[in-house]
Amino acid sequence: MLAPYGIELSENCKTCSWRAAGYFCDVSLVGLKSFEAVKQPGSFPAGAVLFVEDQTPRGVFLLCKGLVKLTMTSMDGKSIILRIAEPGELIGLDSSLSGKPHELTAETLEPSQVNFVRRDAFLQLIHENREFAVKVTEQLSRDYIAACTQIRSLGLSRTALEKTVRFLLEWADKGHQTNHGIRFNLPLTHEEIAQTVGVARETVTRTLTQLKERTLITMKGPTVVICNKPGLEALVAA
Amino acid sequence: MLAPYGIELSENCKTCSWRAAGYFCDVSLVGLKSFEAVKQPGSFPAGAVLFVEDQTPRGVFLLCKGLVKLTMTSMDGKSIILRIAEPGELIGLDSSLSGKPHELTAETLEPSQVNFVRRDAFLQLIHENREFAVKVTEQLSRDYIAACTQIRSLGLSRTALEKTVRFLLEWADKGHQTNHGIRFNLPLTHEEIAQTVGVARETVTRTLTQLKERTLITMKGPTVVICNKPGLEALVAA
DNA sequence: CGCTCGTTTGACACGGATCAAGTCATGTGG
DNA sequence: CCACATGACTTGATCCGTGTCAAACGAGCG
Repeated sequence: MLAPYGIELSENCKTCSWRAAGYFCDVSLVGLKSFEAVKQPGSFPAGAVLFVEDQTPRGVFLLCKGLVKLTMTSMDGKSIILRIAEPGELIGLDSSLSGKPHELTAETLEPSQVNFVRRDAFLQLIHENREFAVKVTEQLSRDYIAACTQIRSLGLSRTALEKTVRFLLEWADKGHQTNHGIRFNLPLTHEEIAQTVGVARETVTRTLTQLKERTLITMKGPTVVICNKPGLEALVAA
Repeated sequence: MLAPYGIELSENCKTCSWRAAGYFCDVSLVGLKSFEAVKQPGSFPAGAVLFVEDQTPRGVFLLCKGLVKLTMTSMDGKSIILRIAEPGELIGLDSSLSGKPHELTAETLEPSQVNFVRRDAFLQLIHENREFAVKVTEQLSRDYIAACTQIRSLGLSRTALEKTVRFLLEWADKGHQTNHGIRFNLPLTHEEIAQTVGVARETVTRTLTQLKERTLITMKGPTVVICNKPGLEALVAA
């Protein structure tokens, strides 16, 4: 089945080819059945906003495919990226649990497919099924650890170089080895990288150029290849 | 009953005078009974280390009285303070849930009383009693939101003044109104404040001096009085 | 084709990290 | 009771990094 925006739409969770270990929907058949009863599949183009800061939570989004940018905004209009959520993650979880307004804004980076679950149905789901309750605490834990990692990066790295390299090494985990080095896709603009690591956009450009000159990395469009991982790691260990 | 270090030791949770709404131990009588069966009361002097980064989690600590500093350390020895945990909070929660090594180090700031629960007993407790499971997700949520707040502070405030003022305003919530302004206790050294907001120690001194000169705050020992809260807020809103 | 958006590069000023020196309070031992 | 050590705070001088402003280039797209 094909949805708008040219992405494949998987209606049936049971036969879904994306589902993998660790996904929220990676549960027993009986759990999956309750989940399918309340899920509302949907797809979004790149740049769609799932919810915004301070909004009352309507429910949670299970990201099936795509990438979602999670940001916070300050009063003066500047924003910071907390995390890029990946397929399998629950988005908007803690607000939906507590009922308090969203702390962050969620926006798709790519054409994405999600399953939306209304808050009341979601709360009932995790109340009735222990499998889901466990998944929820696991997700919360991951979110918390990711936040800690970013705090470490923001607080402990003094220079822009260090912050940027840390950022690259984190994304490198998501890439795969090739004979030229670790290759991965970085669907972010310099502006967005800057918002993630907490420096100015121009500084990101300068730093990346510098890394390219030292032949530690190469970039072509959105694909990045880390040629010399030990070299990069040396920059942050110092 | 009196324990070492000159603090009152409350052995019986049922009659504990510190227990209040929101505490992990603020549960029904039946829940309290299961909790009392597995808790291991203990008290620590100021500066005691409950656990350190990368250590395998032995269990969780319920902080009954006192303050606990939660820090992360970088390879070059510098450290950053994530949060000061307050009475009623569970410490070491997410590591104990996931079984992964501690992300942070926990150290008492004051003479403190805690109840320790071994990891296996704790997992069983929350598995068998839904009340505790709910408390756990609430605590995780709070931890996550606190982490987000710090990310916002580190990432969105450009100047050291802004960071410091944000820090003071957060602590002000814990203080109480007097006829001179909002008074609260700040049991942290300049060094520790610096580690929290992410600037150099000397900068903290300079910034606080500046705020005192502008008669926005006054300080005497560990007590701080915010004389002009709107004035402080204006500095971060700008 | 011309618009817009992202990137690249340069010049410059300023904030704050760092180094250094000195004060103050508290505690220790002779 | 005094000399000394220790730790936290204060203040000043210096310098590097990076934020900011400015200008120009390339790519994608209607």
